[in-house]
Amino acid sequence: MNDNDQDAGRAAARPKRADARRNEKALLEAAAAVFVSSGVEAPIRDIAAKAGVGTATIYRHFPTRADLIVAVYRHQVEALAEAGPALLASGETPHAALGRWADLFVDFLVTKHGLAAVLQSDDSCFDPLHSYFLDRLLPVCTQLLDAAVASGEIRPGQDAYELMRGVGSLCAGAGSNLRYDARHLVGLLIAGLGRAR
Amino acid sequence: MNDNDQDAGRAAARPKRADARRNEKALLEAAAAVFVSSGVEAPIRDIAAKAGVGTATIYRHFPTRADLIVAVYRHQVEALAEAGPALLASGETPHAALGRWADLFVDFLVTKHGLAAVLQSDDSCFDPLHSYFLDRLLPVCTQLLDAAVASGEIRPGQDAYELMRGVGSLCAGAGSNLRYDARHLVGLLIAGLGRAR
DNA sequence: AGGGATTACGGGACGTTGTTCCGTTTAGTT
DNA sequence: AACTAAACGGAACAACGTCCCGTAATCCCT
Repeated sequence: MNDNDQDAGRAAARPKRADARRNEKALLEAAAAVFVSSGVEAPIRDIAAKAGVGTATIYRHFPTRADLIVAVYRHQVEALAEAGPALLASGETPHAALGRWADLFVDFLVTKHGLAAVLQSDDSCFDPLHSYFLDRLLPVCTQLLDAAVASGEIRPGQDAYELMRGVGSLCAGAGSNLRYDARHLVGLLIAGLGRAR
Repeated sequence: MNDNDQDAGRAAARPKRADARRNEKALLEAAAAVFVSSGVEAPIRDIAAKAGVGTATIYRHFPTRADLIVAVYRHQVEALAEAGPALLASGETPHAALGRWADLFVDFLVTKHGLAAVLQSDDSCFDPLHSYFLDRLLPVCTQLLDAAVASGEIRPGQDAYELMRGVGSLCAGAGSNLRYDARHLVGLLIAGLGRAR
């Protein structure tokens, strides 16, 4: 739950050195800042420079770029995962809850420059990112989808994985394009699931 | 119409040199082959090597990668553009015609490894590609959309540009993923345009 | 057909980025 | 204080896009 406790309760593993902990924190903060200004595909050197460390230090702490991205956004993804059941319990219809959850997902993705694009990439370098998002969010999406099917609002036979990828794809197309409203398109997609026609 | 006639009817412009024409043709064939095997983002050097020319020759004929891509796929895009009015005249409802046209668009994009992704990129290097697709296909999509609105099948106020970007985005997410069916998702998107609900 | 002007060519040079290696430094331990 | 192992920093290497410049081919004119 907490990602600051490197050693809590584990006597066997030696605690990380103080400078290592310091650098990891600096790296996370630098990465968060650089991701905002230059997107998640910013050059490794930029992040290292901002954190005041060498490039190799990044690789030591976060073997792949995906690991770094996961670490930076972990909290927000967790929040997204917890929002699913909450929306389902909020009294709306399941289909509406699914739509609201999709909107949260979209808002998260479009504000993280380039994240959606990277999420769609099939470069194996991003596998850890892929896995994390899937592990954490796919069950939530599945639950919402199942509920909407059970309530009779949408047709059965829809695949939650495919739906999530679809939403991710639509967000990836956003860029900084004024004439492209990812929320609107995702709304159409969710509406298209509906039983009506 | 024909892209082999460099000089037809234009006395002012001197015709291209024979070796230049030869290289341009070799380049187009090499690019088509490499795009199939390695995707549209294959290294310039690979294409040059396959065509048996130097790298600078590519830049001379096709200043940006986008120009090369456009040249390779021009015929298919033209066919796509012409299919729009044909579908509209085929007796189906306009909404159905729009769906059919979208399917053709999807089939085109998903069979061109990486093309959809590049189409969504906001890298200015791809501006010519962007412009070409838009110039050629946006009017067609607009016509289909307007017809569907006029027939009362879909809600007004939908933007054809946004819709096309959405379809492109959904195709870009395909990769070589077995659990992702771009056609299905695009179908949902088009269905979501419907007036029903 | 021959010569000169021009067009086009080829490949190497440069800058950027990801990734790895290795000598050096620093934190923790005794 | 000395020793050990973890961690560091930056240089080195590779891949790629892009551009430059000396060289070669083509075309036009006489």
